[in-house]
Amino acid sequence: MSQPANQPASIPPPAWPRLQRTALIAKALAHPSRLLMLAELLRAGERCVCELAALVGADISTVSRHLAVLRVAGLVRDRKQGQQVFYSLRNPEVGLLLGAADQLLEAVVREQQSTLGAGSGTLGDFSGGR
Amino acid sequence: MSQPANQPASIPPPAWPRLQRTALIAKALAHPSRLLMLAELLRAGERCVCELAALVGADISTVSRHLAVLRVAGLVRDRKQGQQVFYSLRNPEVGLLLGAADQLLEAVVREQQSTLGAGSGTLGDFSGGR
DNA sequence: TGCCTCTATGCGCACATTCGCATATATGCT
DNA sequence: AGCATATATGCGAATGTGCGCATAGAGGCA
Repeated sequence: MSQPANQPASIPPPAWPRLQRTALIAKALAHPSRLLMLAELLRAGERCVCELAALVGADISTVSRHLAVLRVAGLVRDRKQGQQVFYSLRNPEVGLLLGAADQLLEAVVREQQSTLGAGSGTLGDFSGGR
Repeated sequence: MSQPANQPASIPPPAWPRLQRTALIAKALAHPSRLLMLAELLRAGERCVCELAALVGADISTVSRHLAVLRVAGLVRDRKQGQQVFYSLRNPEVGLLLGAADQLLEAVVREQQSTLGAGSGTLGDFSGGR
């Protein structure tokens, strides 16, 4: 990553910054704990950091950082009240995206079951987690 | 990351493997080049590796790896014909997901403009890339 | 067979992410 | 003020990601 091809050297597509921005959102979603927290916020509307920490079972500092990632991506808002900070979804489209992802996951799993045996790369069953 | 809290030590949410799987999909989307390729596949239906490489302007080996990421996540399918390998979207839900992501991006940007000046963490303008 | 093209993979380097601990900062309570 | 609670941040270690070069393997063609 010395310098070239981060932004393609040739034929820069007109919408590169937009792609970067979308990738940032995707990155924010790219962690199980963050997905879980988003789902909880979608369900409950508002949660303080310590509640979310208990939910995902990680250290508070870790959860605080996860929330910062979501905030920078523009997915959540934070509201300070007393000593606590309450996080909530910044807008409803987050729910739509999560729904679409879930729908895709469903479709992928369905398709993988029907293509069983011919498997050549889409990963197998996913029972034993790391 | 010795062992704990990857899967939360306490209260493992019932759907942890599903969250991992969803995160895998999000990770696949979390790179501008991969998003660009997906958009192209959505538009064109099918592209060989060398065409996609030209599109994103990166080394073929890099693009090949990007495509492997998309394949493992279950987003694309590959079809070999002669020397070339043609990639295409694995199912239509991928298009829906991309649409939802775009919609969310739109909403986030809109909201950030309306909250301008009160800015305290959602990143500013986004002109200078990394 | 030999040569060329297309794609995938081994490798190493640079950089990013994630984690928990220790610590700073803010707020509340007495 | 002094102490407890709630979040955020500095730090270092372990791990993951992205990249291109070099190379391997598969297929077409003379």
